Amino acid sequence: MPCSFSKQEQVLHQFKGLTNQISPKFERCTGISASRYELLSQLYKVDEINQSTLQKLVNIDGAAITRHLKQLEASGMVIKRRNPEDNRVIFVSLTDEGRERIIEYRKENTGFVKQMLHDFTTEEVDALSDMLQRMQDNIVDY
Amino acid sequence: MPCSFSKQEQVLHQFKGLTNQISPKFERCTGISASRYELLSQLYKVDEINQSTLQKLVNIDGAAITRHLKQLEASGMVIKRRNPEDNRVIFVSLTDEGRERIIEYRKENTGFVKQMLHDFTTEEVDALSDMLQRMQDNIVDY
DNA sequence: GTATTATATTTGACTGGTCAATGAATAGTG
DNA sequence: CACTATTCATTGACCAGTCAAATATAATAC
Repeated sequence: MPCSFSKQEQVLHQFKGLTNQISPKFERCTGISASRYELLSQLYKVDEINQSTLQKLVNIDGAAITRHLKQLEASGMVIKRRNPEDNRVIFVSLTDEGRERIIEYRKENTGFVKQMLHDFTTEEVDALSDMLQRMQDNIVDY
Repeated sequence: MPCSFSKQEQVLHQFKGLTNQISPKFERCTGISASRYELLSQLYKVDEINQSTLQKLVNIDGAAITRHLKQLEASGMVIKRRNPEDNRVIFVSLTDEGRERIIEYRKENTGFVKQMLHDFTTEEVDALSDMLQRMQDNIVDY
């Protein structure tokens, strides 16, 4: 075995492999992409939110947000309006329709996640969540 | 708290956020994309390998493999040749140049991974690897 | 009050993944 | 032997992310 992966490298490999698998499966199962689901989910929790803080919450590039919202608006699930006090910022909120649809999506989502973690104890889920957070912190400003 | 994320859902969220961050950072640090690195890394371990088994090893779509290899071939790091006994399959191998370059990349890679997991004990890395594998198994045929 | 700087969003170019359709070669079956 | 299946690789269309540049508005500093 001239040049095998270290265990650490292997983790990275598994990581990549897993996320590549998750995205399309999630979408097939739930009928919505994981990113869109997150956007809607965040919007569900609040009344109205400006786009940049929404972006920070879901942790993807602003350009992607713009495009997602455009689609979601076209499909009648969200509305955007400018902040009258600061015309740079855009307020985003769910429509009633969006608010109903997200509930359906949530059911599918829960099913998917449960399946993925079905043999995990709550301690394991906690530990996993903790480790993911630490990894994130470790590379945040690299 | 009308509709908060469950812990399980949160894991999925963290997961997605983390991989989105990893890819560009990995590439900035190492000078090569994670997928290309993996391809080269797998090729390093063997003498020659056919494309489809390489694809299974790195766990990404065949179409993506075709395109990566095209690039890697153009940059002189790999060679392809048809299997004379079965003209459908393509054998891939590293060039001498590729074999040298991967060694450099490996150094950068190791640094990156070490940083990402710098506060993890070996037990934690093992546990993480184990959990990732289980998640993968849980959704493999969904 | 104008000039500069900073912030929010958008747009365009690029990369990398998916799926579905195609082409080419082999394998299997009557 | 011909006909159908399969298999491997490629291609095209699409989606989702990145970065960098452009735009528009607001805030700050002379």
